[in-house]
Amino acid sequence: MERELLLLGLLRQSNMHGYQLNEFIEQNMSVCIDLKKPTAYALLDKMAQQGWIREFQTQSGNRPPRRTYQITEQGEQQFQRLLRENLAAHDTVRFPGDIGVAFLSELPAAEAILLLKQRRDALQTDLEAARAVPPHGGSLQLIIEHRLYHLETEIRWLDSLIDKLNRPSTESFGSSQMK
Amino acid sequence: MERELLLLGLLRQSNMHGYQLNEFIEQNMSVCIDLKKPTAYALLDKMAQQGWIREFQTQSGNRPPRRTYQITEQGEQQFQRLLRENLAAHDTVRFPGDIGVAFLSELPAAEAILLLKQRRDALQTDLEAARAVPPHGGSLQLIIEHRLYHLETEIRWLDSLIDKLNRPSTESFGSSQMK
DNA sequence: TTTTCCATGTAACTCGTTACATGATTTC
DNA sequence: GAAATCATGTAACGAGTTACATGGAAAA
Repeated sequence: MERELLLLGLLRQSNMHGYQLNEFIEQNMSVCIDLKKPTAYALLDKMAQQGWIREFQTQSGNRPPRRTYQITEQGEQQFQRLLRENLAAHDTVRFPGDIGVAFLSELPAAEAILLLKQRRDALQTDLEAARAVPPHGGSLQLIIEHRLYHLETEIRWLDSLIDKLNRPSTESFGSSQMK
Repeated sequence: MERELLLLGLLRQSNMHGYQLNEFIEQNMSVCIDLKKPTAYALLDKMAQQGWIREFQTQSGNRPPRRTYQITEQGEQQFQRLLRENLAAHDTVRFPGDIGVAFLSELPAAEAILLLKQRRDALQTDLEAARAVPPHGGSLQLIIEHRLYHLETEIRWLDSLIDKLNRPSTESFGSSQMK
């Protein structure tokens, strides 16, 4: 439901048509959500059918008419509900990269270290990109900080893992058992 | 491709039938992956068609025959490839909960704090559950540590956010702009 | 004997993505 | 007149989930 929440939240600030919404999300929200155009259009349709938003044609100049959306009273209530739901809950995050880690012992330590260093580089690149984002006003700044927090932790964890592989003194975790 | 990697990795250790694989994953890997039965069966079918694994009937007692799978030479090569790919890459994590944060300023501060504290409680519960997991041997331990690392960071970030809301001294980030 | 566990699936559905289609308008 | 950008979609597909169907075997 984050997608609906996002669209409602944006339409609450001002009426917009699909293209505007897509552009805004791409340019400003890409840090935290990846919402493609067809998905957005489909969602707007669905929400209009549910009565959360209403649609009307707008003409500007001699351009073809655009579908502009406006949040309804019902939509406002949904926004309030979804916002509270989203803020109060915590969604478990899964790391696909952990599967590889589960089979780390199947590789010679030297190669494992090499591969993890590649992962580290990728992370570092992401981190620098996040650091380079010019400071946004308002809540967006919070989200960028969240990202920094997270990426820094990931790097620290990876480093500790690489470290462990470098000195397998205390009984290298072998192919012993995964049970 | 993590799912394929996981199944191949398990079949590498011993031949198994679908039910065994599902059980093992549920009991031991639920921390890092959520693979439902129908998905696993479908994946096994697909991999058998691709020649990564081969299937044969096994009979035990007077039970109905089971489809037991064995990794092939080709499957072993895929495993090696997928493992390296997985270890070297880093997948960007998205936090659906950030969308709510983006609209935090739409709520009275007191309520925002209350909701975030609920989120904190949920996180804390997860963290304690992760801490309570009895130490596993081998690589599984690494994944549990990863989870701990991550959850602890999330809590710290949330705390810093709640803190910020508690003292809006330095110009509370208003509904100013999200642009 | 009824419930639980073993064992394998199918069918329908949801959600989201990619690739494609269309056409008008502004800019070079 | 060509290219970019504005604007809206559709169609096909893919991945994964839920709910359901089936049936034998073991345990209560």
